[in-house]
Amino acid sequence: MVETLLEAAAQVLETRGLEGFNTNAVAERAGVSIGSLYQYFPSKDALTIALMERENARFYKEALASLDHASGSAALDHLIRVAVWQQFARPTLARLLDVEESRPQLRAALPSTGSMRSLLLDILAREDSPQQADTDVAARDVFAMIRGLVDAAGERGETDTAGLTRRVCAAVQGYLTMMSAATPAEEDPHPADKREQPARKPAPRGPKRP
Amino acid sequence: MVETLLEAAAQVLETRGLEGFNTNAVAERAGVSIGSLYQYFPSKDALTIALMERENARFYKEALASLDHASGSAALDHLIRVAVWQQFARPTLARLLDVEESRPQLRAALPSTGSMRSLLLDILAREDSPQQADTDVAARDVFAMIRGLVDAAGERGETDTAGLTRRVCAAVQGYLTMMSAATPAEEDPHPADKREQPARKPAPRGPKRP
Amino acid sequence: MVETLLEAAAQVLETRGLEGFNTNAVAERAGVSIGSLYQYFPSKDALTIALMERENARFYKEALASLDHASGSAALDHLIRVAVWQQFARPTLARLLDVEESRPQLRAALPSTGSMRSLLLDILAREDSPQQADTDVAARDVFAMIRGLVDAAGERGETDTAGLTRRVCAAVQGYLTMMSAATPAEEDPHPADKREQPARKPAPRGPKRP
Amino acid sequence: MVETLLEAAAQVLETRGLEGFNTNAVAERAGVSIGSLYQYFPSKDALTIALMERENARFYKEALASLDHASGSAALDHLIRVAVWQQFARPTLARLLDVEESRPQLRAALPSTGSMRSLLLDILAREDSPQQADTDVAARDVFAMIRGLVDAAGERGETDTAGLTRRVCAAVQGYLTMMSAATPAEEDPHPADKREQPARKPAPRGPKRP
DNA sequence: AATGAATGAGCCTTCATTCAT
DNA sequence: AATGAATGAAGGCTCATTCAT
Repeated sequence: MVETLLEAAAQVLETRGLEGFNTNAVAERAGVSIGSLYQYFPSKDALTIALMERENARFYKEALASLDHASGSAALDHLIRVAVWQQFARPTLARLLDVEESRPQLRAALPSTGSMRSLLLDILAREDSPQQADTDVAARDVFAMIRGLVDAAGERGETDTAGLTRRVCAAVQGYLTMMSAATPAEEDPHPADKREQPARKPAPRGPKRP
Repeated sequence: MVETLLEAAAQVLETRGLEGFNTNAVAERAGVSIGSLYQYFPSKDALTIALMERENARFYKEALASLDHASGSAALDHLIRVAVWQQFARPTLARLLDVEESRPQLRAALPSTGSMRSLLLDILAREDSPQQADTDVAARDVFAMIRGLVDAAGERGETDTAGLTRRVCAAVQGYLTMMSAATPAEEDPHPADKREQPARKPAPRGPKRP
Repeated sequence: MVETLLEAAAQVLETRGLEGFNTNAVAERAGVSIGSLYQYFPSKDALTIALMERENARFYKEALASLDHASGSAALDHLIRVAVWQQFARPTLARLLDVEESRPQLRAALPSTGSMRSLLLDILAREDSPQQADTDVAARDVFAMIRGLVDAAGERGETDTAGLTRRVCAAVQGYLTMMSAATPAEEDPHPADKREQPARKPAPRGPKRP
Repeated sequence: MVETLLEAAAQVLETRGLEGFNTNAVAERAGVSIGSLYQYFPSKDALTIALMERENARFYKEALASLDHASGSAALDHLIRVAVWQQFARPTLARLLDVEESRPQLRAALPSTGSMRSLLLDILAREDSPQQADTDVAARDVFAMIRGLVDAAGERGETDTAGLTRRVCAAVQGYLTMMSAATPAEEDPHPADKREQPARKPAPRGPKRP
């Protein structure tokens, strides 16, 4: 029943959007009474949160496997592929849940563990990944980029998963490379020159450390 | 009065979020009656759209100057700086307007010209920018990345504008470089070996160290 | 100015109906400010009443001439012709004003003199008209019939004035004849037989007194 | 509940008139919440239409029996009696519904079948009814006369049903007779001289005494 | 457990009327 | 006198939530 309701909620969100997402519609779509819905979820927010968790778990399960890769880049690659795939499986749903997720009330109730970011942190911390000055920030940024790119793609109805995956990989690796190149000099007393370069001539060679 | 109402709308959006954004609240915050609001905006949507246009115009005015730069990278740099600055001026507002913008009804009424994307297209088409296979897609992607990164930063209350600007630049340039390298290298004097792979087969090697 | 406003009110009523009949629309149509409207009419009702009086006066002026006819039937004929003509000049307006007229607040403020009914009373009281048991009731009934017939015609967009006039005359004369035939026997102890006739065979001969 | 709401709507219409007829008032009068009203009627118009249909059905049920009469005049008599009785049962309600019925939006949603006019058409088409040149027009006219007479009676608070019925019968029969006489007398054994005139030149002579 | 009728706060919008300029 | 911006009561309608059955 819980599953029925969650799937109904997902479908309502997909077909009627945020505006049409109300408990009556969900119950109707699920083919149960509104009373039953409230027997399983104490409030609309609880339902929304449960849906987010379901989608997140679905993703996390696949994404966990990325840790099995030996190399950091392969792991990252895997993670991106899963993220894109997941967002593409139900693009509208993913995007709308992202929007809902920004509501303070929901954020508060949402577990911050088991998320993509924790995996990212793990991968970025590996020795063979482009070293970042602040892994935490990098993880957040990478996550934000992926989400931004894939949501935008979903929003305009893109269907070429392979192409999108390639672009997202490019973005992530580009970012990590550039940041890696820029940051070794954290305590560098003359950051001026280093900072400029990437901007002027987008450092095709940066990624590697000599 | 129009300005008063728009500012009130902005503040309501910032302080009460999308849920608390209703015409009564806006009128109250503006210190005018609800009737007055409707004398200047025929509907709530019209008010929202006007607010979007105001924010966009504010940004566009600054962003236009980016075209004055001789080099593509400097122009891009400028554009990013403006985008970050704009989103940082009122992070919550910018983010919530982005969300609203995805509502079909609003999109339809929104002018597609004068947007950041048109500027991006212009800049990316320059000879000295990393050549892209599909400038249109690149413009969209860059836009999506910037939005994703800056919204996320705003969402978690980041305040270090300089740092964020640096990271966004890194992401954008990284993306463009990677994508440029991936296409049958048009002007790159050193298309090298490694640049090719990441594109076709998302970079198992790129970021790694030898 | 008063005239301008009244005509504007009439036109708004005609083009937008009862629902679209509001003071702002009237002022706009008149090309004056809403403030000016309220300088000449203390309230919307006052405006409506003034419009009714204008339309009624317009009609009454023409209808008065009917009293000049020597014979009652000619007078009645004239009156009907004027009534039909008047209602046909602006069918929608006439009908909507009739509707408004039924509002108690308006009725109270409306002068009952100078109306069609007073003329009717006058005519029906003549010796050569079919004698009615209760002239007052007859006048009301005739008025009600005319209004009912002409409003219905106006409502469905009839344009054949001549035909309608003929039918209204038939109705009025038929009614008066029948009532006249039925009523001489007001104190008749056996009204049974008399009452039946008209019903069974609509008394073509009743009208006249032998 | 539907019945409760319809009755409440009827009472609000009767006691507060068209102006006071709003959904909140209806719900309050029915002793239910506004939400309940909207659970049974999707809109105010739907409620109004349902009320019209209820009143019409109430009338139609009784009126149908008029077709059982052998003679056309008896049938017509019956129909008129029912119409008068119905309008008298709730004069204000009947009149206000008539007014509402003229709103295009309601007309469109109202079934045109099962109405008084269809019965009238049936009766007027009978052989023993006064033959009409255009039965359709006659039916409309008769309907309009009845409505006009009875509404006016209701409006001024008349209570003498019997008297009103008699007068309405007189009007209808008078009309039909006159109109029948006016057309190239189809079956009238005594088309006579006088019958012709009234139609062509509205009856200067008919009602008069020699 | 399931149902779904009932609730009512709250939202968007209209429009008659006022009043400072 | 004329203007029209400002007012705010009121109306139609939605939807999260409750509760008796």
